[in-house]
Amino acid sequence: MPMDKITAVKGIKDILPSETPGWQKVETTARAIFERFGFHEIRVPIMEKTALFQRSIGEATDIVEKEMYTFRDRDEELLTLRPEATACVIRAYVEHNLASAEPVTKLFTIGPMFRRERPQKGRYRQFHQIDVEVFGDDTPASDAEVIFMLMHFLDVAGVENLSLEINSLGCKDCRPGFSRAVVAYLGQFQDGLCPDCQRRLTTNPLRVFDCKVEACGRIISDAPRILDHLCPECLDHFDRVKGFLDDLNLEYAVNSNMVRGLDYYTKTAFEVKSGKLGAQNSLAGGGRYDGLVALLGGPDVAGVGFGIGMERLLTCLPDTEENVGKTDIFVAALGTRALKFAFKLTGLLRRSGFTAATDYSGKSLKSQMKRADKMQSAFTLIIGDSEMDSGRAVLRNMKTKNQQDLLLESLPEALINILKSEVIL
RNA sequence: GUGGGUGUAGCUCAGCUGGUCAGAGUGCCGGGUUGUGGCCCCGGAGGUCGAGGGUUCGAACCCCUUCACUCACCCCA
Repeated sequence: MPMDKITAVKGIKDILPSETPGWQKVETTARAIFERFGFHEIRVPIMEKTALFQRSIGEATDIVEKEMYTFRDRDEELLTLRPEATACVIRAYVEHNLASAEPVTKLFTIGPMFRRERPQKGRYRQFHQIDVEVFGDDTPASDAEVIFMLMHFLDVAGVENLSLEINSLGCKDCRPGFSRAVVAYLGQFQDGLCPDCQRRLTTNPLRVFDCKVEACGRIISDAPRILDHLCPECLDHFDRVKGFLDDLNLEYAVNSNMVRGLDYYTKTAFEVKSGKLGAQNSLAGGGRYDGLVALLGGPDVAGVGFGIGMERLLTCLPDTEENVGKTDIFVAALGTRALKFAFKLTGLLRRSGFTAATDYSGKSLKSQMKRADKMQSAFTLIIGDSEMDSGRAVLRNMKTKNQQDLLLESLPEALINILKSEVIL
């Protein structure tokens, strides 16, 4: 009787061989483009002390309240699987004093994040992000540069039909005032709000802005707007960011209802959406977080960054036929002596840099030819015990069907020469 | 955490109002060529119809329970 299958954890998926080429391609272009903008890769652990996220993301956020994978280590210390990367990167940045090495530090990291939410399209409990952070630059130009890099990357990666939305969330000076104004306004219409929003009124009033309930939407449309409450500095910053985006000919929409979920964002916030994604239509989001580094015990330097959801990005890519790794040559062996010969020859060809395959199962030639065909082999070398005796093997060009005899004694050299000239074409 | 949808062969799915309903396509293996692939033809392996219980002479189909997956809400990448 079969044992029960042990399955993967809910919301956590395997990335199968048929999918890895897409992932690798995205990662490779990210690395190439980010380096071009002066960013360097940092790799940080996926586990951190729980306090790091409590302090950075905010105690009252959903992530910290109910979505983190937190457990007690054997020595009683509370650890958490990272729900996002920014806090981790800042921790490393502070811990290793990266600030003192250069005035502006540009970093990126790629890897898995963990959030215990109910899975749905574009949302998983383990998901992967490409995460970018700039420390030590508080200028509007750096906001715009980061946004430009994001859009350029998505473009090169091949994502189509994107929309960029930006907003300003104000700073510690102007946001509290705005927040009070919103609460006061919404208080008047409390009974008209959906139950969720009534709850948000006390927990996180700004979140009412991106409620999708129609009734709430009408109320919100006349609510105070953050952009009217910005302090002179924030307003100026926002205007200049927009100016730089215009200079780069980037299209964007100002969405004054956009609120970011994490507590630490200040000033510029942005989001990239795609219609291909279903309900979870945001494939990248980010913003400025001046003050966060200091909050985590580092120097008081500014920060901007963004995260890209890899799974979401990949579903936005047009379907490309995965070209499975092609095989340069398949060695079809028949008979014991030939098999031994094929084993050595295949090893030698691989050592010379070719993709060589063979089959040790002793199947019929027909069946081996089928395998060679499946592998899209450019050539097949046929060698049986009769060839071993005659001292010649048969090389078949799978596309042209041309066959030629090759002397066994000079076989490796002859094959390498043929493969070198043919395979490159 | 809350709601809807779906669970039949490795994969994609048919299966009418309970009565040859255990199927198709594809993939896999083999044969048609004693040692030559793709196309075509033929054959084969593979499923306790998600699991458990109930109704019935009889259940893939009806009822209950449960699990899984999925979409949506919440929230976010």
